[in-house]
Amino acid sequence: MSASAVTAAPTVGRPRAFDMEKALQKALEVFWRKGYEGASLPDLCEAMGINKPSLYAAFGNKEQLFLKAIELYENRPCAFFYPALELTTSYEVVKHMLCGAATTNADPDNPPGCVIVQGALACSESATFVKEALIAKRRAGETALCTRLEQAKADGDLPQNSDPAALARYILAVMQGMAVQATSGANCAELKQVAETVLSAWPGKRPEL
Amino acid sequence: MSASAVTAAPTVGRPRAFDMEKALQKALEVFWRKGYEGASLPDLCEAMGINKPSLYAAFGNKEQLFLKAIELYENRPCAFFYPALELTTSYEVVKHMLCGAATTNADPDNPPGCVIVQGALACSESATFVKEALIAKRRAGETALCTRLEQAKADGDLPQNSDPAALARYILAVMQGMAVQATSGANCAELKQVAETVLSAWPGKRPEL
DNA sequence: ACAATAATGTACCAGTTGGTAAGTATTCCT
DNA sequence: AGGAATACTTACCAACTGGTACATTATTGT
Repeated sequence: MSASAVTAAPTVGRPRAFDMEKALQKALEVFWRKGYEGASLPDLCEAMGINKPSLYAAFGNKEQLFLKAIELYENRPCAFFYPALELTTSYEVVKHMLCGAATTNADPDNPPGCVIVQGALACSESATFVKEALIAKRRAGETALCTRLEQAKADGDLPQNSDPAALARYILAVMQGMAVQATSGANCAELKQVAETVLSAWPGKRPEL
Repeated sequence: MSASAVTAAPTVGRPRAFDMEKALQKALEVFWRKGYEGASLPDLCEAMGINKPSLYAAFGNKEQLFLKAIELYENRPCAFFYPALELTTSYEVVKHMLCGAATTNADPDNPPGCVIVQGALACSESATFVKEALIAKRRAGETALCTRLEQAKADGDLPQNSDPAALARYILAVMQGMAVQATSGANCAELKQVAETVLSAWPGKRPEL
């Protein structure tokens, strides 16, 4: 019944010669830059510093490796998203999300853009499962923001004629568009201008100055 | 010196048994749905109703076929973009672009999204040329809109403290985000709500009602 | 010391990738 | 009727794809 913890080290047998999390981080980098299908096993193995049998023994197969890399992505580079929902006003929630996206998408220490957007946007049938998984992740984020904005409306933070679902879709569209812009070479300052453009017209209450 | 017109029919020899433009349209559909790398030659040949040697004789190779398909895309499904620049106010320009994007990205008669966004967003090195070509297309659109918004600012249509480059980047980001939303399953009405959200806060002059 | 267990490196697999050589069929021009 | 030119069909190619069999090496428990 016990599911495998990410680092389920057995006590017997030859010990693993590499750090699973570091290897996963390298795999994430490759998927981030090349997408699921564009990342070949030799690409992945070289970046991870291991060879195929080790990869398969540790992570299952390419698809499972990708899904684990996405999980890591959500917990690290993209960790700004869900905590932002806890902020006290819709303005601060949205500001935190958009600024986080600007920073992450154009971080010079990482590949440009967002792996959840560009990991499998258009691909062959053999990647359908991965594509659907990323769609579900994107939808989940939108739904979570929508719920938060509904609460903001109930709180009187957003006007009564506002449409939380449409606003959430709009904000996610901007974030996803920022990812595309980053892959086109936009830098952090440029993306923050996009964020600021959105924020300057946000219908919710502003923090006291 | 004469470049090949898209339908440069020679007068001698066996005539081509297929319509080049219809075949190109079918190729576009495949690239649109699967991306440049996700579209295999068998995929393309089957959709186009021809076999590989005919494809190579008519279009050069996969890369050139893709570039020609993109050209067709810009002239047909995406034909709303550049003409919108001719409209009389920045509001109308942006409205036409965003509504055109909503319609095209979620047209049930075509694959979802925008091939210029999703055709080669993240890919292997072998597709670098195609990826860069799409980046250039996206940038060209943004630059053209920026120029138009600068004119709007000079006209007094946009306020003097507005930043045309930032506004153009913002609008393109929204359009690109709408493409991602469409691949996630958003329909035309949902995308038009995104467009409306942008338009309701547009800083430029509104048309007289 | 010796199983038992597990990770490693090498070498391999069938299927697919983009691309092409060569022969055949269909047209125009004389 | 007979070239000349072009397109079509079949068959093929080397390189690469994700994935694995197998023998070897390193560790733990007894």
